[in-house]
Amino acid sequence: MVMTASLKAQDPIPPASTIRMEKRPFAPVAIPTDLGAHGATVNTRRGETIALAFDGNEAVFVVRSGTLMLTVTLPHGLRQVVSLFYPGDLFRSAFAPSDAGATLSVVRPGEVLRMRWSAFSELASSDPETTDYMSSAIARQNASQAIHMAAVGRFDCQQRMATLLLELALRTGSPSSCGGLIFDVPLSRRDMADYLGLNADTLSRTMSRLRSSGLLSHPDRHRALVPDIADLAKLTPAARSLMALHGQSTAEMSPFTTV
Amino acid sequence: MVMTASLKAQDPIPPASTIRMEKRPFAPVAIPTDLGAHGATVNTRRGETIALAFDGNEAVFVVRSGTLMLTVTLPHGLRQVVSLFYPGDLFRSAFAPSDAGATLSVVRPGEVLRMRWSAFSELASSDPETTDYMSSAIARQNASQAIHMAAVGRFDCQQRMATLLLELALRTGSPSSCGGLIFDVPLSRRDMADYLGLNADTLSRTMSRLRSSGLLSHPDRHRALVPDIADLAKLTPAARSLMALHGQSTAEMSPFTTV
DNA sequence: CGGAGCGTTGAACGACCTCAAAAGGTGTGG
DNA sequence: CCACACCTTTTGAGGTCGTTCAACGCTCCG
Repeated sequence: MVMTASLKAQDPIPPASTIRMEKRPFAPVAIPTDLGAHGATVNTRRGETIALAFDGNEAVFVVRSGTLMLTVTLPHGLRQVVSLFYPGDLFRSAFAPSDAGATLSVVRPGEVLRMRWSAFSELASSDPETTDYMSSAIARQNASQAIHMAAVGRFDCQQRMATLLLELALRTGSPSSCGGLIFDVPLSRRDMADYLGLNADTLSRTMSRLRSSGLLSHPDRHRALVPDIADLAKLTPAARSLMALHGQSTAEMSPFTTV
Repeated sequence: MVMTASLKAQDPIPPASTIRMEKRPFAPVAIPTDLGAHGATVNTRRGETIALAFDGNEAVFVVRSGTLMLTVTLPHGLRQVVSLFYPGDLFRSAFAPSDAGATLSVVRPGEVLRMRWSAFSELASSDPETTDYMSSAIARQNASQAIHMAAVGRFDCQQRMATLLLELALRTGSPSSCGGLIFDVPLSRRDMADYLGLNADTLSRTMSRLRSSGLLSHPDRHRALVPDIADLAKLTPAARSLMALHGQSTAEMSPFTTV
């Protein structure tokens, strides 16, 4: 069966309605309860590196709480933080390129579920809930990665910074008592810079500028307070996309919570 | 069951042996033959835009031959080519972020298999071959994306250019009669620039420099000849990783070929 | 012929990087 | 509790690489 017709989409930027289908594609699917029984729960500590292999086997990691970071280090000391994994995210060790100095490490402590890929894929083939969870987690993460790609490839320093802050705020932020959103900034300047493809010095300067313009303040190290999230959103062209992706989820995702 | 111990990996850059497991993680899995019966084969034409939705439903695309391109366009005309899809690659419309002006378009004509996501996922749940194919394709593509991320985030202009050329050479190149590798360069300068997070002018200049240094020549528009691929590889820090990822596959992947 | 689109090239500018120095934080041992 | 070493962060001054803008050539097509 070969069909060439009716394939074209004239609109270079399809309206949102074309993309949103029966179900909202990015509606989070809860981590299946069963998964806990098949994998080991690991308490992660800040800064810790998590081995990608598990007894020499490929592994799967499901973030229950906290945040992980995938880093790649290429020759000449070129380091790139490829992606961040938040609660509900799934990572398979084969997602990391070999021969590229890939490391998975903890930026925010929490609980991670770990199991062999073989065990996970077997479970997925028998349990539709797990299959659904996996598909939707991977889809959401890929979409998120696309935005990140655009930010690193096309945004200027301030836009990238704003994008990261908005991402953190949307994912891990909670309303503060004095209005605004408060959230952890668990990454060091260097990690943030490597995530955004920037120099750490430049990033620090940009951060200072944001702080002095009142968009942001630091109640303490590793935390940030954004008085008005809308002001921050104005600074990044990716605001709408980020909201669409993870606007709704504010709470940590536990295996027993259906969001 | 909670275990905190034996989780750390001391080595920031784990040796290749840690990553390569029972099976080579990136060994290509052939496109299942069954897939052809469940989806429509679409002949794609250069420049054509492929609708992400299929009768209002989410869709899956499997590249049999040719090359596709996923582009994101954010406000202010910021355009980023997020990834390229080569034969054997799989794309699901939910991988594209909504509200981000995502388009899937054809850069190299060929055959694409298209079906509803619902149909595909149903097939995957009953046919292990399809499940395996999907998992491995997604893993390979994620790994590839990680390299791309590092290139855009950290490489200078020449390194990015060399990375793209090497990627194209490894994926679609064939030995030329006069020695060296010959391959299609189906992307326009602007598309290449948007893929690499560069300005088209800058890219053109860099290309000219590579050409005048004899690393590369253009037998005709949209084709490139690299006399010595090793020389090109020396220019990019991602050479080893790219080789590891898709060093072996030179031929187009057909649904009837087991590579 | 005229126009649109793509690719190339040059000159000038500016955003980000590099390098260096100082300030601030954290952890350890006395 | 302090002293010390060590690391991260900040900030400045200067340099660089990529961008911007504009002009020109080429090809395709009406």
